[in-house]
Parts: sequence; structure tokens; C-alpha cells
Amino acid sequence: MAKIRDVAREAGVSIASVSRVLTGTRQVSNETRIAVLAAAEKLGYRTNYLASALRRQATRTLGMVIPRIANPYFIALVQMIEESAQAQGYELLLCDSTDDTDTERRRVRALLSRQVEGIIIIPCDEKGSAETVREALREVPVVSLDRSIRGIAMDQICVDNRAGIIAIIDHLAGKARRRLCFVGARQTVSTARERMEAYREYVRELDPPSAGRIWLGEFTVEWGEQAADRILADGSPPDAVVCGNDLIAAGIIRTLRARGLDVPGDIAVTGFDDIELCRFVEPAITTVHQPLSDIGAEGARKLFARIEGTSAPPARVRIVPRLVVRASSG
Amino acid sequence: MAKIRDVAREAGVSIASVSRVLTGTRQVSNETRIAVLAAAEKLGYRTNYLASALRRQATRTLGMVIPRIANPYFIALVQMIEESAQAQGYELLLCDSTDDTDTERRRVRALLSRQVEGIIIIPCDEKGSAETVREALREVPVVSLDRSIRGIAMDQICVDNRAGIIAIIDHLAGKARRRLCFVGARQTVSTARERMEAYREYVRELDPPSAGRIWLGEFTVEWGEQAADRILADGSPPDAVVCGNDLIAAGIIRTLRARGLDVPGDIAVTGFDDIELCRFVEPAITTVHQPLSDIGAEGARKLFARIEGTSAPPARVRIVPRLVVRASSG
DNA sequence: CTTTTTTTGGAAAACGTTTTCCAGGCGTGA
DNA sequence: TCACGCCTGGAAAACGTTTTCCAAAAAAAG
Repeated sequence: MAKIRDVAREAGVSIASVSRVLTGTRQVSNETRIAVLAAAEKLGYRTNYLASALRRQATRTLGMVIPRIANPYFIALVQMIEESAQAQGYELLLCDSTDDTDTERRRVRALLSRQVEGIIIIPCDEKGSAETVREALREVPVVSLDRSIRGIAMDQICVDNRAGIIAIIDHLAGKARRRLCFVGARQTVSTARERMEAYREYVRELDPPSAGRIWLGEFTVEWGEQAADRILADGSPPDAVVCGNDLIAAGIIRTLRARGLDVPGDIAVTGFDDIELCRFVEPAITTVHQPLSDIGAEGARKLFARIEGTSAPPARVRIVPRLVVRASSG
Repeated sequence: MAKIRDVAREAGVSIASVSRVLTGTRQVSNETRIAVLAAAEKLGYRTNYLASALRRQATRTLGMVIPRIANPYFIALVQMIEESAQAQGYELLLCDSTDDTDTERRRVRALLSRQVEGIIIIPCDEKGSAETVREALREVPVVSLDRSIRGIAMDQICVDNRAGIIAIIDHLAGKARRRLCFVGARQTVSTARERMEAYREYVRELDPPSAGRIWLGEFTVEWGEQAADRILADGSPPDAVVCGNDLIAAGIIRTLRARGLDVPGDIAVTGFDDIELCRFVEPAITTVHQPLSDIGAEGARKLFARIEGTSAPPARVRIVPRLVVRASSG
């Protein structure tokens, strides 16, 4: 592969001149510019990013760590960030933490080692990710998206889970549903906790017994399928199931129908997130639409502000989501 | 941030000793090892990947370019590759070409500039990607996955589209379906072309008129929805629709049912790829299961073989897929 | 006790750029 | 004509590592 030295020799100029032409950092006579460009083209020269970044002490690269690359919901956020990064002339290095705090730590360290100038993270554990983030924060700006981390002073952007759950419950109440229950995920991430707590506290005002009907498992279709059977086995069934996310809702709907029940006739089911699947399940799922564009855009804005050197105090932004009514809630 | 020089000073040894302890390239006395490790820990030292890779002239990094990061089907391949890379101690840089040959070229160049040691590409255009791949091939080994490129000597791993389509048609024939039609995508990628050609040629043997009933659009749900209406408007409808992929099949099923037809009672519909959605659509979609693990594993194996320096002639591997029968084909 | 071999540590070169610093040439104004 | 500033080009330093090369010390062999 051709080095800058080869280009210089081919063009009959110094190494410095080649660099100047290629980076455009200083004026160069037309004569040498043409010679350099011709030589570079002829040799198929390509700047060595490693050497360049090392010398410039700037990588113009951002790192992003998400819990699971196979989850389309996170990918939507990745695309927002990627777009903003491109617009600012930055590249994005994407990593998958596989929802594991050890892997997450390794990924963050790899990013820091690669001298990224900022990190966007969707932490995989409300508590377990704190130490990793703190470590990263000592070197570069870090912004968390979608899920928050406790006891750490940093920019955090997420959806207002409480507002979403309240909208769902109000909607169900408006449809004269009285006996509710909640199927969510165990409390390792903030979204799971916040949605559950919002349900428990808000439903108490409408129907105290409903506040006790809470099943916790994972944010998966499989858990939804299991949970449906447990709900049916549990004495008199509710007339509405509020789910922690859309996957759970899809699983519940599938099992309920397999057991001969009508959704929403017998039981209404609602989701959270508004993933694409919602429109394909039958009946289509009533859910809370995540303002992904806003979350992503705001996250990128905050991160770049830090990179520029803002000293504004770390802020926790909560974006209010929109209710999407479909067939599953009657 | 602490440099190796700082660690050396803190530990009271030379820079060389620090490097030797940290990389383990040469034996070092226990005394200095302990001093170095303590100093590194104390200062929170982290090796600068840029400097290290530049000096070593090795990045232990692979690049991967896929047409669309939002497509779960490609992500499954990414995960296979990522796994193999990790196993070999390599990291993976993932890029999205947004199905555009210009972006694809930019991404490939960025990867080469970052000195990746090999590239895995799912090309976005059967012809338009050729020049980009040729350029990359001059510097590092390149392997294509899932889609092939014409007129280029390189390792290419893909599913045997022809075998898949034949399995589908045989299956439908076994269910006494006689009037078939095909809904696929326009011929910019090899999979679109191969599936269409396989249909046209193989169906001719069973029912020549069916070979003429071909609609081409895009690999999307939306195109499936439009295509369904065109099929219905086109005189006497077929009794089975063979689709170029699952998304098209999902769109067709949705529209057919919306128009009051029964699937598979009136018309059978089949897909290709076996994406997760297949099991959620009603009726669940009969399709061809992509051997993604095999494709990914074989691709990684081939790439690493090249990186090791094999001089075996470039091979084109075609993996035979499996038919998955579900409700949509009756 | 000497000689040879092995082990360990440090100085310095090297990786491929960018950028600082310096110098020569040239034009301009006095 | 001289003084001054501007434009351009090259030499060399710098970025932070790894690794070669050399030397000294220690161990082994005679």
C-alpha cells in the first residue's frame, strides 16, 4: 500500500506538501497541488487513519453501546444517532453488550482505548452499569438513552414511562375496564421499574385490588405466553392486561386466543413501545409510541454540546410519549 | 489521561518494561511486573489503541458492510460473524450502506482507511458494488455474504435460492395448487434475480402460463400490499402466490384478507427467509428457512483462511435451505 | 575461578501521519 | 535601493506505542 512518502516521491515534492494538499490545511501552489493529486490518484493512496488520528489527537468518532443489536427498537435509536453523527462529521462505532454488564464493561473499555470522543449508552442494568459509566465518564462525555442509571450525575434522556402508563390506564378506564393487571419485567432496568411503579401507584386510585395483580418476568414474547396462562389460572380473570412492553403483549394475545378467549372482547391487552410488530399481530396492539426521534436527537445534541465543552449541569430529560389506540383495547 | 511514560515514571522503570509487562511479549522480573501493574492500576492507564495498532502494524479488526442495519435478517448474519470474530480475538466494525452504492463505497473506504484486516460485505447491488469490492480486494481479503456479485473472483457464500424456490413449488404442487404466480423484487440484487429465474424456469414444467405471471417491485410489506391488489385485478386469480421474501408475503396476506379472501382457502401464499414475523402473521407463513448460522460461519471461516494467507482459489459456496411448512400454504 | 549462556533492563528507532518552525523567493511600498 | 510582509516549501519534531539492539548482571558450565 502506498504511503504518503511514496506519493511525495512520485510527485517530486516533500511529505509536508502532500499532507497539506490532502488535508487542505494550508495554501499550496497550483502546480504542486496538481502534481500531488495526480500522484495520489495514480498510486491509489489512502490516508492511514491510525497515524492521522494519532498525530491529530482527534478521532472524530463516537461510541455507542446497546444491550442487544437484534432488538429493532434499539436499532431505531442507533439510526438517529448515526444520522446526527454523520451530520457533524463523526463516525459511529456500534457495540452490543448482549445485556451483560461484564461484556458492557469490555465494550466501553474497547471504545475508550480506541479514543472515541464521546459515548452513547443504553445501559443494561440500572445499578450494574453505574461503575462502567463512571469509568468512562472520567475520560469522555457520556450520555445515556432510553434507560437511566441511578446515583450518577450525567445527561440521561428517556421516555416518560409514568406518563405513558397513566395514559394507558386512563384509556382502559374510559373503555369501562375495571379489573386490571400488569405483566412486566423484573427490575434490572429502569424502564421495567418505572412502568411497574407507575401502574401500581396510579391504578390504586381507580381500583385498589388491581394494584396487587402484578406479574414480573422478562421483556419477551415467551414470558407473555407463560404469563397469560398464569393469569387465567389465577381465579377470576381481569378484563384488561397492561403489559410492560409490546413483546409481552404479543405473547399474551397469542396464548389468550389459543385458549379460546376473545381479545379485546373478553380481555383487553395493551403494550408499550409501539414496535412494528404491533400492526401485524391480530388484533393490532394498543400501545404507547416511543418518541425515538426525539430521544435520539436530544441525546446527540447533549453529547455534542459536552464534546464542545459545555459546562451546563447534567440534565435528566424525560420525553412524554403518545398513546396509540388500536384494536386490542376494544 | 495517563500515558505509558507516566506509568513508567510512577513505577520507576523504563517505558520498555511497562510495555513488556502489559503485552506479555517478554519475560520480566517479578519485582518490576508488580511495580508496573500497581502503577498502571493506580493511574488508570489504558493503552492507546491507535498508537499500539500503528506500531504493531496490526489492528485485529474486521469490517462488515450491510445494506440495512434495521433489517433483522442481516443482523442475524452480523451476530454470527461477530461471534466468530470474537473467538479469533478480532473486533468487528459494522457499517450500514443504506442500500446505496455510493454510501457503500464510502463505508468500505473508511474501513480500509482504518486498516481493517478483512471485510465481509453484503453487497447492495449485483453490478454496482463490483467496483467497490474490487478496490477493497486490492488491499485486504473480502468475502461476500447472502448476495453475490457478478464477474469477480472472490469468496461468496449464499443460500441456494434455486433449491429453495423449487422446494416451494414442489410443495404447492403437492397441495394441488396449479395456477401459480410470483411476486418478487426488481433485479438489482442477486437474490431477487435468482429467485425469480428459478420460479420462471421451474414452474414452466408444471404449468407454462404460470411462468408468465410475475410481478416485480421491492422486498417490502408495502409492495406486497400493492401487488395483492394488482393480482386480484388481473382476471382470474391464481390459487397460490410464491413470494420473493417474507415481507412481501406478509403484505399480500394482509391485503387479501382485507379484501375478504381466505388464506390459504382461496389462495395460498409462501415466503422466503423465515424471518421471525412469519410466526406472528395470521395465518403463519410457509417459507424457506435461511441457514444463517451456516452462511455466517462459512463466511468467517473463509475470511480468516484468507487472512492467514491461504492461496486456495476463490470459491462460491451455495448452501441448500430447508422448507418450513406453516398454515399459509393450506 | 574463568568462560559461556541466559535473563533482564534501558535507549532509541520505527510505525505514518500532521504541524511547527525556519528559510528563501517574491512583491509592495517607501 | 532597501525594508517589510506574504506566500510557499522542506526538515524535523511530535503523537504513544512496540520492538530491536545493546549492555549489564546473573546463572550455568567448564
